Amino acid sequence: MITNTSALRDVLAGHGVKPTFQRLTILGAVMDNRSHPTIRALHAALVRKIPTLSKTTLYSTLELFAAKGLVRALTIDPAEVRYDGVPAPHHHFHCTACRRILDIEISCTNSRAGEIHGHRIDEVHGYFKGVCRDCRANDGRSVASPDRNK
Amino acid sequence: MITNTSALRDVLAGHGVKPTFQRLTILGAVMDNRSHPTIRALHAALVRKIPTLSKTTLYSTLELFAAKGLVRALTIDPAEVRYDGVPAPHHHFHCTACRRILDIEISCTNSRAGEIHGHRIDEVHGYFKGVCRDCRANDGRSVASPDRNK
DNA sequence: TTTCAATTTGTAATGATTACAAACACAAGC
DNA sequence: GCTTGTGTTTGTAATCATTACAAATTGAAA
Ligand SMILES: [Mn+2]
Ligand SMILES: [Mn+2]
Ligand SMILES: [Zn+2]
Ligand SMILES: [Zn+2]
Repeated sequence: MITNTSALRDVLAGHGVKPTFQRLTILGAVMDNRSHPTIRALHAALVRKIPTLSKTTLYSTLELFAAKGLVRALTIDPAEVRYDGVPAPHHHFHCTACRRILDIEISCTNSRAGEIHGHRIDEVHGYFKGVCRDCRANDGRSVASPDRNK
Repeated sequence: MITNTSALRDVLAGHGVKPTFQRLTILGAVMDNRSHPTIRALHAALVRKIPTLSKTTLYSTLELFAAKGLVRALTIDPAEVRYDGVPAPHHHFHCTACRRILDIEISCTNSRAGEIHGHRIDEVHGYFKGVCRDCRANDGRSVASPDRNK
């Protein structure tokens, strides 16, 4: 676990969010998981720690976190929203073969928020779609399960 | 109507797609509609021209067009996929108040396709999320129906 | 202890998308 | 003309992520 409980408490407190057990656990899971997990994947991973955790709580909690800017919702894959525990703007690559979403580190002058043509910018999203390096090596066959965590 | 039937025929023929009446009509509708319409909006507009048109045909036809690169599917709004009749890469602005998707004309060095880190790039997507100029002037109240065409 | 609001949970809708098989169109060959 | 076959279109029925909603639970304040 990268993030410990007291650090998570500080993050929540710093955004005026009451640090319940569920919220601490969920935030820790999203921030530790680098695979941009779906609600489904998060729930499967979290029921081990919170057996009674409902999907409804996951939906409402992640919506709250996203509104507070703690996490970011990625709508890259039309089938399911995925969550990114790194709220700082960065690019992504979506592989249409294995359906993974990878971080891409490139500089982009358009990644600074602010304003454009009078429109207030709250979030900046940039991503590429294609076939990832691993899947290309496998001749287009998927190289990984899209649901695997960590 | 911007695009006439013979021009549409050429576009389809040029991509090896048989120019049926449905396909010609659907392609014309997507290319003429600048509002990045949903399947629902397209269907509502097209049943006037093709009373028997099924949603299934719309789904399969637009999937075909997107695969051929004639149109682009936008997954910006998590609720519904929207279609863009302009396949050339360009940026978008998604207003969370009126839910419109506006074209943004900015240059971006990352908009050229090709390859990155060994991943094959087929599509480049860039967009901003926030509150549009019109909605800001209206103090955050939505300024337009998200379904209006043209 | 009592109260009360916020949080969490389970269940039931909602609604876009997909699966599937029947109906249809149309060209090639007879 | 008719027959056949293939691709297209259509209607209906699942699928399944997301949302709506109200009851249950929590926890702090009075
Ligand atoms: Mn990321
Ligand atoms: Mn556009
Ligand atoms: Zn891949
Ligand atoms: Zn707006």
